Amino acid sequence: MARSIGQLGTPAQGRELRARGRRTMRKLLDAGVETFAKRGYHAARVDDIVKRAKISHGTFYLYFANKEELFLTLTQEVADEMVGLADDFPAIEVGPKGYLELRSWLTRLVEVYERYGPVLRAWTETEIGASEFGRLGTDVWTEFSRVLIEQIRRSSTNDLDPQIAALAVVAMIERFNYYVLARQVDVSRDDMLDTLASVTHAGLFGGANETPG
Amino acid sequence: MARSIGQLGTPAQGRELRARGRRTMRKLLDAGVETFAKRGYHAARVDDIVKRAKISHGTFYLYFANKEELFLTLTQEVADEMVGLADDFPAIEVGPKGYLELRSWLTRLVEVYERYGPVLRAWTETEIGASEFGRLGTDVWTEFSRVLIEQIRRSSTNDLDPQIAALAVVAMIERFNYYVLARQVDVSRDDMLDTLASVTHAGLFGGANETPG
Amino acid sequence: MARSIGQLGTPAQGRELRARGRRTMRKLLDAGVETFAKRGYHAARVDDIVKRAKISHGTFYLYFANKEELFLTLTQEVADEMVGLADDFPAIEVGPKGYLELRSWLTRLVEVYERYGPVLRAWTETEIGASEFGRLGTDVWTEFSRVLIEQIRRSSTNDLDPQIAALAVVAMIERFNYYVLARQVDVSRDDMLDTLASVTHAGLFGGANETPG
Amino acid sequence: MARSIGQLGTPAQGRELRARGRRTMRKLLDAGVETFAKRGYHAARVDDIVKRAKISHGTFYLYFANKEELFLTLTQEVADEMVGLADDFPAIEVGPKGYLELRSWLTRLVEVYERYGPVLRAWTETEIGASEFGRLGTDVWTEFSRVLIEQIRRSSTNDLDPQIAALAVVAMIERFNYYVLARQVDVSRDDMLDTLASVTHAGLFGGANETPG
DNA sequence: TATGAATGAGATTTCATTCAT
DNA sequence: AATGAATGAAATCTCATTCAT
Repeated sequence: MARSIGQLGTPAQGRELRARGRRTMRKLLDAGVETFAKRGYHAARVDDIVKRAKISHGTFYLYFANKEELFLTLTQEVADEMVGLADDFPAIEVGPKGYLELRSWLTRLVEVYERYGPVLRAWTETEIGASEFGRLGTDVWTEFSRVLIEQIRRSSTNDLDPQIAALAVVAMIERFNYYVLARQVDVSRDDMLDTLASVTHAGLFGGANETPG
Repeated sequence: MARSIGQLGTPAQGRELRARGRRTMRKLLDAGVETFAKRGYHAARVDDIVKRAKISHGTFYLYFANKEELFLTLTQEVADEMVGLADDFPAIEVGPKGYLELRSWLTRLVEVYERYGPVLRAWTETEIGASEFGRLGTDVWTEFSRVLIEQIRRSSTNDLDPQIAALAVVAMIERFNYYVLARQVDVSRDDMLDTLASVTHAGLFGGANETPG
Repeated sequence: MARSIGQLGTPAQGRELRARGRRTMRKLLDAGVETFAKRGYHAARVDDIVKRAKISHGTFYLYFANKEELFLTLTQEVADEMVGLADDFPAIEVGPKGYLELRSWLTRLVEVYERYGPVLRAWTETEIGASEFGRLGTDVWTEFSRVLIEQIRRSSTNDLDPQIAALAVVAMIERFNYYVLARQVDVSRDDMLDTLASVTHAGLFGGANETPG
Repeated sequence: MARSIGQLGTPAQGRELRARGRRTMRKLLDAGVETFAKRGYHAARVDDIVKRAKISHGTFYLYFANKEELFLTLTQEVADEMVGLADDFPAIEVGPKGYLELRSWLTRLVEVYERYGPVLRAWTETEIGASEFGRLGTDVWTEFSRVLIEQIRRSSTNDLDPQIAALAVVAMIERFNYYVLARQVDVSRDDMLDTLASVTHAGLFGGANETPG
């Protein structure tokens, strides 16, 4: 496809950005998340993004080579948050203390999901397993699961394959968040957290399904 | 657009189809599923579908007004299967018998997912709650959950909100299937079923995490 | 930059073309030459080409991935003609017979140049030595010179390095044609051929500058 | 556009330039030649030029209204050199003395070409005969040829049309230089000069193909 | 019933030029 | 005198849909 070799606007990943430039970039990233949230990754047009960011069309390409690259940048941001979160995963006890710790960790996860959900979901849209894209996506959840696996191995009373069990739970959390955020189901945030914590605690850590009240 | 659902009104559905026509239509529907699987709904182009079906471009429009209508037709097919499946959901006991019944029901669900997963996933991509589309998608899972809710209400020993619990489980099942089918995780089908059954049984029906062996 | 993988219109190099398709392709190639002639390669827009070919914009991309690919196809055509021509280069004698044979061979060369001059000139515009482009360009003239070198080696009475001498002549022929065709100088075709033949005959093959009349 | 040639009226040419300004301008002109050399006139972007000059984008427009004006400034520089060179063209004798004088004059021409070749070549790219541009280009070579014509008329022993003969030689010189500079052929500078001098001397001035050695 | 070819609206991308500091 | 950022017009390219055979 042989695009011309010298690129005009070196998408600003490389160059040093002044305050104004950083502000513009932030505006574009935020507009990106919002647009992906509203239309999904594929349906989102660069035009939607720049309109939302109140930025001219040409400026977009000063910062990103294309929509995919903006997405990849967002991806890095989530990955960082997620890995940090996974590192903080506590040892879960069977009793009420374990339940509460689990719940409060899940709260943080839901917060990340609330901010970056559209980005996380976008991976689903994409051709699977193929691109840099897919690989990156896997990595986030994999790293995430890795930690869970350790915990389950230590805490769990049942004899499930820890890897599979962790995956199942991550899947549930992700999907459930999706349903709630996508308003396909109407549930308060607290109720969601109670349920997530409870099911996870009971299903994986041998907890006794203690819910508040 | 905006055709009634019952009578989709796709070009070829008003007409009587001869054997050859039916074969062509089947080829297109199958190619549709495969293409959605590979690229996702939005990224799938009519051109991809016809190439895969080894059908000429023009012929496509003899059978479907556009990509969406092909999708809607597939949707009908899944919906039929899913509702049938939901109707067959058994009462789940706490003991090993309950576990086995749950597992064998999940087996059938996984089979449906293996065939129609891409179609089920496609809803996710679409702007949510908006289209005829989204509504239909919701309906399948809602109907599906409705039955689960009943069962949980009857069987569950814990005091979770049955609606939320059902949703969490459906979410897990769907997502887990997705991971496995997308080969983002390498797990045998039997292991997957063991885990799904076990986690669900323990997490929702008070089962004791009995796994075979 | 990471275009989608499945291409819509496989630029028609591969596919079998029916009569109509071949006609359209020919129209595009011809319009290409004319447009390059008028505006030069770089200044030529795809839009100019399709307008001249009276073809819709989209159709262009059914046949060529972009302007460069159309150019490359033309390039193949010239290369074929030029190599054929080089193979026919006669042994040049010192006397009038040699002059006439040289002149008639040059006539054929000028005809090729009249048809494909714009394509030959376009190489000049392009980044030099770098692209597939440049290499291809070199090859045509190189192959061309190779044959001349042989002839000069056999016929020439002087002790010039044959390679350099051949190159100098090819250069002169090419450039002179360019001036004449570009109407930067007003000379009849016959006068041009007389001069080319005469200067070449004298300068390289030891001829006595015999011109008719 | 359409500024008078004598007073180019480029932003910085009306102003008095301090040492720093002159340095910046020189950097831009040099970067211009290099960029035209590398990409050709049309493909060269203002961005390429400023990057090479290590000058900011905005600064360019402090000195030149656009790319064309930078080019026109360069053009003035070459034109001056070339006209001076043409004025110095010596009368060429048939014998060795003529050969040597011709050769040493060609040496100077090649030096100019080495410095400004890209600028000279750029004319070729442009739509011919049309712009202020093209006219200027023609003028350089025309003035140049005019002198040669005089010399050939005086010196030549053959009965070629002097105008055509002169043109042919100019063409050869220009083209040959191009090939060599473009490294499409690998020849030492001395060999190139020997050949150019020899072919020209023999082909046009009745020389006896004397080469050193 | 089927096909290859053509279309054109809309999306993406480039880049000369202007602006604010 | 210089700069980084922004702009928008114009070009490229894609692809759902229609057409003629």
